[in-house]
Parts: sequence; structure tokens; C-alpha cells
Amino acid sequence: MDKDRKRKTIYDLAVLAEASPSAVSSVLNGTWEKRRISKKLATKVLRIAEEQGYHLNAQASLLRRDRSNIVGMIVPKYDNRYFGEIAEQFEAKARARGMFPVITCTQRDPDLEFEAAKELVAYQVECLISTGATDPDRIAAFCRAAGVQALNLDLPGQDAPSVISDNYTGARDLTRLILDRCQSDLGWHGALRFVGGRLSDHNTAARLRGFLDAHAALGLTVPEAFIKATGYSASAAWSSLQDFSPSGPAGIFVNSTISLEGVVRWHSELGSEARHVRYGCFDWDPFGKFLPGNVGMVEQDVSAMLEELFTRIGTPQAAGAPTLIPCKLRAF
Amino acid sequence: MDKDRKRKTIYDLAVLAEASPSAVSSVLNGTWEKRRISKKLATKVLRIAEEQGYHLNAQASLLRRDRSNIVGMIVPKYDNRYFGEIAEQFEAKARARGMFPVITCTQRDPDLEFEAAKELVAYQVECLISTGATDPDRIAAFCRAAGVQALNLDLPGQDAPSVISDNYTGARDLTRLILDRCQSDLGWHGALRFVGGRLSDHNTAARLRGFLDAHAALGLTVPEAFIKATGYSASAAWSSLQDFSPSGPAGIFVNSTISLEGVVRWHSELGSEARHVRYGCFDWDPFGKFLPGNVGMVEQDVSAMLEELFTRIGTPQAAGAPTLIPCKLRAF
DNA sequence: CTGAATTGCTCAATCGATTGCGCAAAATGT
DNA sequence: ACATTTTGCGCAATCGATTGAGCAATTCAG
Repeated sequence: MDKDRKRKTIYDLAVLAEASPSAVSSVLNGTWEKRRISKKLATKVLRIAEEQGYHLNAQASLLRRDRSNIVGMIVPKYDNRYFGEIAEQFEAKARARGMFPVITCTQRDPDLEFEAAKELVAYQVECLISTGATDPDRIAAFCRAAGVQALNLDLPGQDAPSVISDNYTGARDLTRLILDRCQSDLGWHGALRFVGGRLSDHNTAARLRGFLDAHAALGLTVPEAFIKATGYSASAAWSSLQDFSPSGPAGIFVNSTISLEGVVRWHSELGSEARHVRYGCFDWDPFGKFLPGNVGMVEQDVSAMLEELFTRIGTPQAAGAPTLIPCKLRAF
Repeated sequence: MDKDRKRKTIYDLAVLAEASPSAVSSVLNGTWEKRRISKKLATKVLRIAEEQGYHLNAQASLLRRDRSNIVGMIVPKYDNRYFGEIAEQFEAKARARGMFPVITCTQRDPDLEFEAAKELVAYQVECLISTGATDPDRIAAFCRAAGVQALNLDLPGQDAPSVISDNYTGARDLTRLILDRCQSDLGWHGALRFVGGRLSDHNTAARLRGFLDAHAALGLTVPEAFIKATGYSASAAWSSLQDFSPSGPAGIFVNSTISLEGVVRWHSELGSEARHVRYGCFDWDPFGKFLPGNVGMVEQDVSAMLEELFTRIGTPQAAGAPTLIPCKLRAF
């Protein structure tokens, strides 16, 4: 039918049902009993709506309503299990609470992050969650001005409540595990190298502290040259190891699964020397367990982080210190 | 300020700027030159908007405009690189074309898929892309009724144009690679096993055809018991191999990275027998290259698929045969 | 059989931005 | 000085759904 070219509205249905637009509206949004519409008319309207392929215009509906129920999230990447799980679970938990989740991926680009935040605010999100954002405070400030609740996940900020992993403890435990395995597998006791991330990044800094403290507790000192926080790409991790050709036992703390890709490549290119190398990685991946030399991974507790996050949504609070969620150490 | 509790509107700005709402609107949406608003007033309005933390109400704007520029996509999961890349690139390419992308993840749940499709249509998407949907035709039918363009990605449907990988050729080439490597590495020539996926699924069926044809071309027949398309989970793949303890050379075609997780686990539990096993996987993962026994992976050309998809957006066409995008074989 | 309560529905304002139309004032031409 | 054009802006309708208020018809109480 040619008239199908225009989307149907409640006014179209009202004509067909020989009723008023308000009656149609209340039938369609479920308030018809409260508004004392007869079951007969309700049934008729629903039938006609079905026949006509009617669907709500959310823009019109949201414009009139006082609440949008939309919760927005920005995530940097979908290229690892951690952010993938955050996105999946955020959507699921939001739906379970009757909210409408909208996620957008910002490629670790600060400007895109900010643009995306503005777009989400324009879409009337009631709460905006910045996940792993490079500049969460810029977004929080913008949200404050727009009267939108802001929250930070994974990376903390000063201007909004933050839920993050207990990076320090996770890193300390992982470091200890790698050191132990170097001892038991290789009969070697020495300082590990730290590969990946950026020291300006809160999480990397916290993990480095845990890394160093675990060494100190065992009487080990880490030479400064062992700290190679050269960024978040696989190739950067690989490059940073090009000057390192272990002639004896060695161990590495890898700061993310992306960096792990580079470390594993380096490791595979070592040839027979690879058997003297042990490493572990902060962040989990299902294939990690099967990579030669990998002794364990830290899995961040995404579910717990999001549960904690959702307790904050809808109840604005001051920023305060970040809430720390314990990680799970997976030893292989 | 207390009045900040309500979001600012163009009417608020109009009062502050001593101008009309229409002038304010045209300044803010960039049509002020066309409407012959003086630069002086434009500057003033922009300054006040900035000061007041004004942001557009997209609902109101979209209600009035004739086009939304929103493109919607549903994806089943974010737990592998393939869908992750699809999501990332879809967002990037949509933005580059001035569209607003909205992606939602439906957990391979047919009902959730349909609910999500309805929600996206309510948000006035101009085009809805069903990625890897279990029932794309149901969604396409709904879109048709609502007057929204529908497209399928990754898995084809009858009721909307589809862009998918050339699964047949990719699988045939991968099968050939595994067979070759079994010959060269193990000096063995024999039928492979096929693990993962579901035969009712178009892609699995196409891949199985390629798998069988590659065997036939080399004069090999595959016993029916070698076909273990038992679903999409790692544990199902693992379980399906529990009755298989190779006492000699063996090879496996793995139908997805998720299934690969199960196969690799099985492989790692084989002990010393594992050295006689070779496998390859349809779909790519950065760690795949380093998994013992893995001889190669098929990388689907996400970028090409999406480019093809975007040529379709905005120019509705009949369904027709799926467009096939060649895959890239990565031999290790 | 009359007044009160209930039922079933409609009217009209409203949400915030957009846009065709039109009107004064200023600038320009002659 | 007068006619014409240009500049600068405001008015009011509109998009589609929601909702408080209210009206007529029906049912009920006594």
C-alpha cells in the first residue's frame, strides 16, 4: 500500500479506530486501565495498530515525558574481552532494570570521547558513564553543566564517582605469582620487566606500585630500565622488547592483553631461549592459558564493577575516592 | 545556581539574549546565515549558550526534522574480535558519513533481537542492520511494515539485502591449508574433523560444503561422525571432542574462535599426543598464531563488508542473492 | 423517580526545536 | 525626496505522544 510510505501515528490509528488520539495513546502505552478505556476499545486499537505496522515515535514520546530512562556509556575499544564484557553486561543489567542502554565506542580518541558525550547528553541520557576515558573530568564537567549525572568506570576521575578495579592488589598478586613461578619453573629469583601502558594513566601507575611493592617484599630492586610503559599497542610492546634478548631466565609483567599480543610475538621469535621466559598479564583472555610461558592472568570482576556502578545510577553523589573492586587472579 | 536543575531550552536563551526562539534556534543549528541573522546576534547567542551549559534536545529536534540520520545495528556478542571489529568500524564509518550509529547487543537471543529491533525502529532509525541474527527475516518483515530499510550482515536473510563473507571459499582454502600442513608436518593424509557451529546456520552449512569439497578434490571422504556442529559455545566444542583421543595424526577444522577455545582446551589436555594434531580456525584472533598446533585462520574482511553495506544504506533495494566478500587466509 | 457515583471517552495544552512567511527598518538607487 | 532592495528578525504552525481536566451517558442508591 502506498500510504505505508509514511510512518503511522496515533492520529492515523485514531481515525481508523474511530476514537480519539488520547485513547489510542493510552491503550498503546498501557495506561488505558487507569484512564478507564474499555477493554473492547483497547483490543480494537491494538488490533489496528498491529495491522498498520504502527510503532511508537520515541522522540515524540520522550519529548513529552519527564524521564528518558536512557543510560549512556562510552567505551574506548571493543578489541579485548574486558571492554567487550563491560559493554555486554552493561546492556544486560540496564535492560534488567528497565533502562535503555546506549553505548558508543570512541577509539581512545579524546575529542571523539567528548563529541560522543555531547551527543549522548543531547539524547537526554539520565546518566553518562565514561569507561576508560582519557579525560573523564572534561566529560564530567560538561555533564554537570548540562545537569546530567556522570560516573566513571575503569579509570577514575576527580569530578564524578568512580568504580575501578583494585589495580594495586591485582598487580601485586600477579607479580608475586610470576616471581614464584620463575623460582619454581626456572630456579631463578630476579626482577621482572614491566611492559605496556602509560605511567600517566592512573591504572598503570597503581599497577606499577603493586609490581614494585611485590618485588620489595622479596628484597628485590627493579632497575629503572625494566619499566617499559610505552603505550597501549601491540607493536609498541614488541618494539620495547627489541633490545632484550635474554640469555638466561627472565620474567615479564604485561600490562594489558593488547600489550600481551606484542609480548607473545616477541616471545615466539626468541626461539629456544623462550623456554627460560615466564610472563603474566593484567587482564584476561580465554586463549591466554594456552600461550607458552604465560603463568597467569588477572581477571577484572566486571560483574561486580557494574553492580556497584548501578547502585550509583539515579542517586547523584559527590566524587569521593574511587570504589575499588577486587580482581581475580587466574594462575595457570 | 538552582535554576540549573532544569535543562536550558532555546526559550531560556531567547530571554537572556533578548531575541526570539527562532533566531536562537537558527544560530545554534548553523542556519543563521541563511536566515539572515546578524553576526553580532549570533555571537551573543553562542556565548550565552556556552555560559548556560545549553545543549540541544535531540528528541525535540528530531521530532520536527524529516530525517533522523540514525542508523541502527544489532550484534549478537562482543566476545570475539570479529563482532568487535564490526561494531567499531560500523561506528567509525557511520560517523564519517555524518550518520549517528546506535548499536545494541542481543546475546544471540531471538526475542531480545526482536525487542531491540523494535526499540531501534521507535528511535526512528533510517536503516536497521541485523548482524549475525538468528531470525533476520522476522526483523526485516517488521521493518518493512514500519517503513524502515533493513539490511543483513554476516548471516543472510530472504527479505532484505545481505552482505556476508564468502564462507564457502574461505572454508575450502582453510581446509586445504590444514590438509597440506598435516601432510608436511606429520606426513599424514586423511580426513579432518569439523567442530563448532550449527548446520541450520547458513554460514556453517556453506563452510561445511567448502570443507567437504576440499576433501573431495584430494580424493578424501569425510565420515559423518567427523562432523561435530554442536553449537556456538567453547564447552560444547570441548565436549564434542571427549570421545576422541587421537593415537596418531589428526586434523581439525574449527568453525569459530569461540569453538576454538574449547578445541584448544581439549588439545592442551591431550598431553604428548597433542604434537600429532593440527588445526585451523574460521575467524581470526591475534593470539591464534601462538597456539600450539594452529596452522592458520580465516580472517573475514570486515572493512570490505562494511563498505559494501554502506553503499546500500539509503538506497533501498530488493533482497536478491547475498553479496559475498572474500576472506583472507592467514597461514602460520 | 431523583440525585450521586461511576464509566468511558474527548479536549486541548504541552514538551523543545524547526521553518515558511511576513513585516519593519535600514541601505541603496535615481 | 521617493521608490526599491536588502537586512534582520519575529510569529505561529508543526512534528507525535502524553496527560490533567472535564463532559455526557450509564449505573446505582434510596
